Amino acid sequence: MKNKIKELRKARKIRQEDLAGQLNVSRQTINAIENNKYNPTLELAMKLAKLLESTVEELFFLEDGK
Amino acid sequence: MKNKIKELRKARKIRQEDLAGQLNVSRQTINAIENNKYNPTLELAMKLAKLLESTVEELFFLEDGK
DNA sequence: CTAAAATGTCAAAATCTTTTTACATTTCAA
DNA sequence: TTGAAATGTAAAAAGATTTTGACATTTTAG
Repeated sequence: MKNKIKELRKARKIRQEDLAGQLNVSRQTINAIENNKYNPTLELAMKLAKLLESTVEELFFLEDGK
Repeated sequence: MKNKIKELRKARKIRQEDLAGQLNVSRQTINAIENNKYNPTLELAMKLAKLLESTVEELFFLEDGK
């Protein structure tokens, strides 16, 4: 499971801390997700996609045939 | 957070047990998600969408402005 | 209607995500 | 190059999801 969060976040010049703030989660959560430490919950993923004006399918993708 | 899993699953005449089997999760997990007991992990949500030939955004939706 | 199949539900345990606090490393502007 | 800001990381605790096993209720086929 990988994602393009860092990419889209930087394109918009937002800090991890600000993203976290807008989503009411901790900065560490954003950081961990960006660095593929674990699978976020669906709600957080959807809010992230919405904030970054993207879709879940575009922002996150399963590797190979999973 | 609501979803259309039961709807799409029935349209395909699949049982909860079979959906669970194909996703390697328990039947109770499928049942609980169908009945909005909690937010699934993103990976499970994406696999569900894929299996039901849908997208996460189409299968799941946040209420109001969340 | 009746039996079997499918679904709903519960509770305890296991597993995983998220928070918090704290510090190390990297990046970037001055 | 130096210092400040941003990011990376770690570990313990809290909170949420998932599993397991068991049983109740609903649905469906015969």
